[in-house]
Order: sequence, then C-alpha cells, then structure tokens
Amino acid sequence: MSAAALPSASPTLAGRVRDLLQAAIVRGEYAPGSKLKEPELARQYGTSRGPLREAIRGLEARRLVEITPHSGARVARLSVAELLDIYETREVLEGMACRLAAERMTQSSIDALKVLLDSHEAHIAASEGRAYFQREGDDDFHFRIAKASGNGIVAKLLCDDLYHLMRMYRYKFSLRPDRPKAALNEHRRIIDAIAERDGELAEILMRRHVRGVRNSIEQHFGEHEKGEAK
Amino acid sequence: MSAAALPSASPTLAGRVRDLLQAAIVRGEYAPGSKLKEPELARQYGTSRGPLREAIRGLEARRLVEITPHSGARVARLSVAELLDIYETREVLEGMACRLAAERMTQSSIDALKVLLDSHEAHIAASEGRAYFQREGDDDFHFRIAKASGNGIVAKLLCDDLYHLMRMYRYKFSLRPDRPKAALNEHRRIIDAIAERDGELAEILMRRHVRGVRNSIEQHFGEHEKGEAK
DNA sequence: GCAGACATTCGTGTCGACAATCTTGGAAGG
DNA sequence: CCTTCCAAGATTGTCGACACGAATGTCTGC
Repeated sequence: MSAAALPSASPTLAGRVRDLLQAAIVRGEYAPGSKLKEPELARQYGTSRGPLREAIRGLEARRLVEITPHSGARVARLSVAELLDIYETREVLEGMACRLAAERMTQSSIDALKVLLDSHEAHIAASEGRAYFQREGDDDFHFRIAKASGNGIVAKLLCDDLYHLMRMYRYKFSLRPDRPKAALNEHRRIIDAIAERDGELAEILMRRHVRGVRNSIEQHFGEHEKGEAK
Repeated sequence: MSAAALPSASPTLAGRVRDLLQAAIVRGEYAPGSKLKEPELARQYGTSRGPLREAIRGLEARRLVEITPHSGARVARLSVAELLDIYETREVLEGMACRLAAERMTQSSIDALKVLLDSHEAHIAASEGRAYFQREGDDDFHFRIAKASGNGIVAKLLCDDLYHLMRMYRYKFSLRPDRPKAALNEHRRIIDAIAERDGELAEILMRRHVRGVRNSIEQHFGEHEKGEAK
C-alpha cells in the first residue's frame, strides 16, 4: 500500500503533506464526502496541525476538498454532471491550447511527443489493447500540449486546476479508456497537425477528441442524471 | 482611503483578512513584486500570523501573490504578456459560458441583465461617456453570464481564478474602457442573442467582444514586449 | 578599493496550547 | 413516540513561541 513512487521532494513539510494527501485522495483512499479531521490526519502523517491545515487549504484550491467554515473539510463529492462540466470546459481550453501549441511548440518538443506516443503504442501492444493508460505529470499527452501552448494562464488552469480533479474521477469511476487504439490514433493525428503548424486543424481535432471521450462518458452513465456513481 | 464598501462578512478571521488583503492588492496599495512580510501585515491587520498566512495562501491560489518556499510571498508581477494571455483565455471561456447561458438562462435573469445594462447606460450618460465602469461582483455583466452558464467549473475558473487578476490589471494599468458606448452596445447585442436563445450567435458575439478589448490593449501597449507597465 | 567569508538580523516554517464553535448524545416535555 | 432543548465531547479557529533557513551588513585579506 501507499506505493509512494514520487516522494514529492518539497522543501516544506506542508508541501509534502499536500502532495501525499492529494495522491491519497485521488487514489480514493478517502471516500468522497468523508470528513477530513485535522487531528487525525496530523497524527497519521506525523506532523502538526499547522502544515496539515495548509495542505488542506491547498487542496481546496484544486477543488479536491470542500471546506465549510467552522465545520471542517470534506473530500469533494463527485457527480457525473460535474464530470461532464469538466470535459465541456476541457474541450474549449485544450482546443485553444492545441491551436497555440501548433504555432509555438518547438520541433524538439514535437519529436519528444511523438516518442511518447510510440511508447504508448508499445504499452497498448504489451497489454493486448487492454488499456491506454494516461500517465501522470509530464508524461501525459494533454499535459505536455497545455504546457507547450505558451499561455501560462491556460496551462495553469488545465494542469493545476482541472487535471487532478480528472484523475480523481478516473479512479473513482474506474474510467479506463474504453478505446485505447482509437484514442492513440486521435493523438497521432493531433500531433501531426501540430507538426504541420496547422493550428486550426489541431484545435478541431483536439476538441473532437475531448468531445468523443465526453460523449462516451455520457453514454456510459446513461440516465444517471446527477447521481454519485458507486 | 479604505472605502470598505463590502465589510466582507466572513465567519473566520482568515477569510476577512484574505478579502481585505485582496482588495488592497487589487487597488494597488502593495506594489507588484513587493514582499509581503507576515509579521508586518499581521500587525497591520491586528491579527496573528496564522490567519494571515492562510490569507496569503488563499490569494496565491488566485494568482494574486507568488510564494517561493523559505523566501516569502510577493505581490504578483504584472506583464502585458500575461494580461494578453488572460484575455486570450477569457475569449474561449466566456464564449463557451455565453453559449451555455443562451440555452439555460432563465427569463427573469435575462430581464435582470437588461435592467443592469440600462443602469449602465444611465451611468454613461451621467458621466458624459467618460467611463463604462465594470461593477464588481454580481453587478458585472460578464460575471452574471458566467454564473448563468450552469457549468460550475467554467464559472469558478472565470469568477474565482481570472476575475480578480483582471481587476488588478485594470487598476494597475489604468485600463479604463476607452469605448464605453461601443462596449455597451456589444453587451446589448449579446443579451439579445441570449434572449433569442441563439447560443451560436451569443458565443460569436462574446468572443468578438473580448477579442476587441484584447486588441485595443495590445494596440495601446504597442511594442512593449513583456514590459511591466508603470 | 574590492572581493570573499563570517556573524548578525530578519523572516519563514513548525509546533503546542487555548478559546470559540459545531456536532452528538441524551433527557425532558408535548 | 416524536420533537425540542440542553450539555458534553470533539473539532475548528486563533494565538504565541521556538527552530531553521535566508538575507544583510561588516570585517578582514588581498
């Protein structure tokens, strides 16, 4: 348990606790809606309430926990409706980031991204098309494009504000990509458009890609209006 | 000085300090890039370092201050480049919010928004077209549309993450709208499209509106590449 | 006169304790 | 039996103090 692959070397204790707690929440070790009691967590992470409080506040900014004054912090409650809202927002933000990336991305970054997709393909082949795992951090295709947009605002919104929330949903709803090869091909088309510096096409392809995932989610959950899956 | 029109009734001291400090920063009472020393501010606001620390962390999430570990917090440094990035992002987000608002906004909200525009027109007439002030909070035209989108994610990104930053830029760069009547007319066209439930048109008009402001900013600052105005 | 090392001062990071508030459990009354 | 009120417990909010690290100014040597 707690395979802390990334020790998260933050110079401050509060930062380390935040990263650890975030990973635990994303992994679903704390049930959505459950209370996060400061004394208990402080003891759990072997620290004082001060840094832990700061960690929780930092996670609130990322929408992973909800704080109500004088009442405490709860793990964010997930709903299909909000997940769809996230994808709806991602569609326009990532489309925009993709258009900009096509104009500004360096050739070496483009090559590196192609290499990344090759490794993804190898993973798919190795796992018999079972899953096309989205890697975390810099390994993520979408992550890199957001960074390459050159627009710090949109990069932060995507990577800091929406990214972690999405990972949490993936874990909670067991959202394994149900069409790994199709997704990989779409990714290849997108990077091709970027390589050709065709921003317009890159944006269209990215939006279609995100919308496709959104549609599959919408279809998968069918009529569950706002239900909290699981 | 300190015309604290909104006493910001937050149940916690940290929240009140955050709102006060945020208002002060937005008003430019602390120069961009200047250090925010916790002991000094704590004494200034008549509180302890604990709540003040929390307030600063909360402002970091809104990009109003930048924190470097073991070094301290500084008021965010502004640059024309970032301002343009903000508007670039706003264009797609507000365009999307506007399209959704056209589909979902209640008739009463539409009527209320029209009344708001009428009051804006009165203000313009009273001040001889001197300024078309963007009101704060719910009074803001863009603010209301974002809320009316029904997409909580995009509403939060716009209202919580980008909104305050933009107000700070307005103060710092003295960005008074230089075409109040034109802006008002564009707002009227947008609300008309929403009233007709024409989401596609509403999105186009909003994007054009935001882009127009962005262009005027770009033109105004001319060749200042990344300079920190003022 | 200037560069570099050192000591001092300041500020941040962390901790433990007290006070204010909310929540939970139970008892009294309808 | 249900509702309402009250009290005990627990939890959050706030405070002051200590330890660690960074930044500054000084002094010595060249």
